[in-house]
Amino acid sequence: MDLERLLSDRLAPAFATVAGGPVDPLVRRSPRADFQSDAALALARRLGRPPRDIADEVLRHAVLDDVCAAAEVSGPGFVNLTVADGALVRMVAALAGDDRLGVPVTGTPETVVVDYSAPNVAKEMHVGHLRSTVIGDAAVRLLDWLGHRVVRVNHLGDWGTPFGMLIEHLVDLGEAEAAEELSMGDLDSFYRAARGKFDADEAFRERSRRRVVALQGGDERTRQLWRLLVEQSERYFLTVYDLLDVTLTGDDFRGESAYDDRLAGVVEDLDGLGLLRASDGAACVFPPGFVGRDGEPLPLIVRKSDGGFGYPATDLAALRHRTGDLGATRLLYVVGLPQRQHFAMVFAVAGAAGWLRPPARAEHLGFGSILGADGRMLRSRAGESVKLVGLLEEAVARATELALAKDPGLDAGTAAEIGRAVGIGAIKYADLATDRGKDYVLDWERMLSLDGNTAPYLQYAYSRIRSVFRRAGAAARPDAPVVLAGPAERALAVELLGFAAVVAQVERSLEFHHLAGYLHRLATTFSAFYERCPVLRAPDEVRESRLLLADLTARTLRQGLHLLGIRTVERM
RNA sequence: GCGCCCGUAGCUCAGCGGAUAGAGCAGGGGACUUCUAAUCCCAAGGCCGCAGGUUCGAAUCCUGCCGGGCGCACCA
Repeated sequence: MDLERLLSDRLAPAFATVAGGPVDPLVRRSPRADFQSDAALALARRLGRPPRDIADEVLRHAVLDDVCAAAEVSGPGFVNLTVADGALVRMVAALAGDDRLGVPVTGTPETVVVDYSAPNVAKEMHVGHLRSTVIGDAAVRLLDWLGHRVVRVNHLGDWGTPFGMLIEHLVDLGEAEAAEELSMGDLDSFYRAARGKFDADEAFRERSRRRVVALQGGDERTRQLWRLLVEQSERYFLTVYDLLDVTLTGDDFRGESAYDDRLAGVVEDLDGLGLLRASDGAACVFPPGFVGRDGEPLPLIVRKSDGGFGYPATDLAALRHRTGDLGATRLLYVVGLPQRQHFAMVFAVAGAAGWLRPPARAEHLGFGSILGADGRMLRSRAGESVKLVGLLEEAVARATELALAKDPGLDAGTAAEIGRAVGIGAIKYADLATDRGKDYVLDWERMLSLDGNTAPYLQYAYSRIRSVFRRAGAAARPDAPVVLAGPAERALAVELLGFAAVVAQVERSLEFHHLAGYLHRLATTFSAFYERCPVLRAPDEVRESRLLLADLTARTLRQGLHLLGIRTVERM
């Protein structure tokens, strides 16, 4: 049911015969036919033959009669493939009966750990957490749907020196008062107040230092206060996740503190492996190939000169836990691009230590920044980072307003539901629809527009289809004969058959903009179909077929959006 | 200083060794007694930052330069 794959599988043996070894036929969509294969061009040099000859010979060997209406060599040596309508009909019929829309469950399931979101206790979530959370959650949804065992890890910032001052501030406020403030979600003012005292008050500073020691020493009372901070913060984060509609739960929190008792072991074992070197009093590993400002080898500092452990030690302990205890073979770190070098070093050290060895591998899914209209990092008027909930609430409010403007008769509940699906969807889609490595500009007008490559456009296409079915008063018959009466229907069929290939690609690359681009293409292809092919007014046979195509489109849009973490609505 | 990333239509972005570089938005022209026009159709829009090189073929690979961002030992 994966058209691209089918054609590729048919051409591959022919290429192998001609080339004398396995060759990827490089099948892709073509502006001149349905698909094209570019592999003959690349082979020309290796075989020392004109590419057109190679292509000709491949076509003589390839068995394509039952799937292609035309297969011809074109230009310097492209193979242009036009799929036979009969084949399209067969495949679409098969799709219609498949809950998974042609996407198979993976044949090679593995345990994948996705490390994402990672807010800091007693600190507000800001836009910087948005991308990690949205991208990570999309990865979780996709890999889970494909049948992998996915472990979400919310690597909470719940440990370290700031907790001295935070706990002391908590003590000053009184537990009840502090819990109240934190549960209101006013994390920033709590943090700022603590910070303010720390900066201004020597006595407070001293108390804070002692408190850090007590915390790390396991003092019972201090641990209790610390737990309170963590729990209140977690409770708040969960409300944000709920609004953002991500799948993270309370069970997924696994903060830095969880690795505290393994840090010494990490250092010991690195030492035992002979990887450790003392430098300026710190215990370091110098992975080859990393050079610092001064041109000297750059260390990964696993134990600071004061005896404390830094985050590299935590990251190594966590990695070890993931490959060792959890048995993960794919580790994903959804963390901003500035930390690229850090992760490269951690992975290098883990590899050298034998904690990360094939088939296990780690990937840093880095991402760029969210920019304001001025093209600079998004900041509030006061120059502070923008509070995430504020952004989300604004999105929902704007979307609700738009829904009501379009249909003033909407009841409040429906308007709220649409506003939420569309507003949150718009934010997530804007994030996932561009290459995650690049920065992007947050532009309300654009992302909430019903035109263009936006969530609302896709949601609208979906709701239009649902509207057709409401009027039809019946669901599509999945066994209805498929009739491709015109070019718009044919184009839609081809597009529908492309879902599996895109999903397979994104499984590897985790570049969700390819999935977003596919869904947008599907929606525009559907819109053209919708415009030209009346469904309900069509003669019975055509009507049944068109209902089936519409239903498949709706299911594909819904599933695709669901994988991106975006809801669909029945009407909007 | 070294390293990494980015410069593609007026704007936002795809494409990252193959045919005449694609979308969307905005701007121009058209289509509503509608299966939701929050839509669709048509036309227009480009020395792919600059200069060399490799190649039958470069937006794509290599080198240098220009412009922007980020990182480079005890904060995460």
